[in-house]
Amino acid sequence: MTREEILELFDKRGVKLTPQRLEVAAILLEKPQHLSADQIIDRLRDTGSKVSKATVYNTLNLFGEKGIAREIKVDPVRRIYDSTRGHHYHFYNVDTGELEDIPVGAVELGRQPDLPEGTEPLGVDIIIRIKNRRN
Amino acid sequence: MTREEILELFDKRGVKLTPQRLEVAAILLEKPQHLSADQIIDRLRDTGSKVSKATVYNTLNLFGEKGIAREIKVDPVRRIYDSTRGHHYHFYNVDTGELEDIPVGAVELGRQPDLPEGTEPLGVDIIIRIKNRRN
DNA sequence: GGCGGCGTTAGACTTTGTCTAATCATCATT
DNA sequence: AATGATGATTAGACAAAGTCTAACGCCGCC
Ligand SMILES: [Mn+2]
Ligand SMILES: [Mn+2]
Ligand SMILES: [Zn+2]
Ligand SMILES: [Zn+2]
Repeated sequence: MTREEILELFDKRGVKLTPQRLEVAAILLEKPQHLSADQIIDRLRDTGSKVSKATVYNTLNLFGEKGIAREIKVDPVRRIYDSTRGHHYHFYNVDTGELEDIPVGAVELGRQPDLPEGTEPLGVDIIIRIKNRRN
Repeated sequence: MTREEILELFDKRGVKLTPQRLEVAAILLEKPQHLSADQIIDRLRDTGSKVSKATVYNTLNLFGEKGIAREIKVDPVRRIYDSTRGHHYHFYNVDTGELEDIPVGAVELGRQPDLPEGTEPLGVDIIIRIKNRRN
């Protein structure tokens, strides 16, 4: 994602532009990927950036709320942020910890169950757990 | 689940019986439910039990590995253990934090995507996020 | 009775993320 | 230009969940 596209996305989602938010977005939204807050901080440090830990967490929470990135719940010890915003599912390799995207079209989700009384749907998360085949 | 059934399950899954493990199992496996480690510790304390925090965590990890309970990844701040062992999916109410079981039959999972090279499947987790309808 | 192997335990410790209070930046008003 | 309001950023304290360590208990076996 280019700088221009990021600015456009911020604007469309009502996120005020700041240098720090742009730095975080430039790393996370660079390409389709799944990163933890800590990985993002490491990469910021690698590029010499001084954005604080608090701001990185604030920013990632904001990105999650505003739909600029997606928070994936797959590892109980850390939150993973997904730069791919469109609807999709995931493979989760328990051996490597890697996440891989599954396009919506690749899964056929037929019948959906009735929702509990007085609730409305927010979304469906599908995680297919896999492991390396030991030959 | 009765005490007898628990002993049988321990035996079948190769889990050595100890008083502490039985206490934890008696609480978690009593009925279909979703509990955090902290909730289990609270209930143990309520019944006057002195099982240590370390043993509760050890035991829940063991139960997870041995298939005596299922670990649900839905809330990044705490692990949830599910007493229902059979294959099923979940509603997750983001307003209340409640989990509700979805029987396998209620979801039609048609086409499954091709797995990444050199991997084999472990299982499919489906979480349907819902929220309370504000009228 | 002594030994070996687990399981349990208290409490220290680690990791992830949040909070607080101070500072900074931006913008509008005078 | 100064003032003030508002919101973002920051360092570091803090909180919460879970793991680790080292000591101790228990039990079966020699
Ligand atoms: Mn790091
Ligand atoms: Mn509690
Ligand atoms: Zn993804
Ligand atoms: Zn369940």
